[in-house]
Amino acid sequence: MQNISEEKCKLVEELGLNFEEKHNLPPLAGRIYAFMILSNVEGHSFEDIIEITCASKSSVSTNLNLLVQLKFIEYFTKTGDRKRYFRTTKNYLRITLEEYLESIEKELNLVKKVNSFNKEHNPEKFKKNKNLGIIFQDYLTSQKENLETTIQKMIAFKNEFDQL
Amino acid sequence: MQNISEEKCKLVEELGLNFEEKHNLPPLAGRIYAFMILSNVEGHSFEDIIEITCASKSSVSTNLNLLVQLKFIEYFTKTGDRKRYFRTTKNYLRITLEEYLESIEKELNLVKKVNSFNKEHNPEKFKKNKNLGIIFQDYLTSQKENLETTIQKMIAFKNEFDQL
DNA sequence: GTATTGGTTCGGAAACCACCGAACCAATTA
DNA sequence: TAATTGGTTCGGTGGTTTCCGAACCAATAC
Repeated sequence: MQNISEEKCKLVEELGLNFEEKHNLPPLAGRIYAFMILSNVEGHSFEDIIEITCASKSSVSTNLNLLVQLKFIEYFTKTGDRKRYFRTTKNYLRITLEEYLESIEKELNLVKKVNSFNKEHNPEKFKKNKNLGIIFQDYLTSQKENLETTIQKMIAFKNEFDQL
Repeated sequence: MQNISEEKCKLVEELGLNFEEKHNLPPLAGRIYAFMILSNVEGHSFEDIIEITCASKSSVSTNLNLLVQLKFIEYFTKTGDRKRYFRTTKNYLRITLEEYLESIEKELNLVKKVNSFNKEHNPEKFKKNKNLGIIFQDYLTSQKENLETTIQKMIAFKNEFDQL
């Protein structure tokens, strides 16, 4: 990563790692995305990204296409220029939240299943831990609601400024 | 998985997969843990688990020890019996929540870092997305608070019944 | 036509991981 | 003493992931 401040470089690594695990991305994809989040420029060319990440053409190609496919980034072109320019999609925060929502819903569902299974098959155990199970279920429900209202807020903000 | 109902078997797979990804456990560990969550019996022997999971001694050994080390499960012994008996720790739900809390705190920290980085280095971009950034930060803060109060509730419940 | 540019695709190398079986060890039983 | 039981450790194997370089392709430039 030449030509980038030490600080930015470090933050790219840290943030990249985070994307990697939260969204299940390959390391390089995480770093590319992190770099873009932290960048001012509106469009990064394929070459830019090769240089910045010190990765091979093929790897960059693969990972850029992956990020596009997952709608983390998008590309645009300039007339009279064959290059593609990449930028983060405007709604990446909402995508993140929607992913979280899906994950929470899945877990909530599973917890309900487990609770009802234990209620039926292991009644003693269920009674003993009933309150805990309910607390946990309430927790998930509350997280879910918070997510939903946040997503609504973001959509409202988008409608206001049409720039989400 | 002999001697186990179809229903339980399916739920073990599903729940095991969930533990696998949420807690970063090897598949076998996830399944062992899931099986214990869904079980009435107070202690499962090493042999039981081999039979139930259809895995090798060595794999079961490794994964049981892993689960013990991570405090998902614990073991006890019976006098005049060399075997070890395994059961879920009473506070597994709290452990789960505390893991989530740690993860949220890490992410919140990162988001703050990113926001302040962009505020300083990419002021235009920051202004444009300021509200979104704040909404997201608020969301994380709220999730964190919800987690904290839930953990408190669980601790209160534990104190009341001393069975967490 | 040929050369260059921008990017994709393919085959393989290196690293990692989960799991297994065999050998092993330590405690008990005979 | 030898045999059994309960469990651990080690070496290796199959499978997966990530990345690379080389070959390739399509569009433009000369």
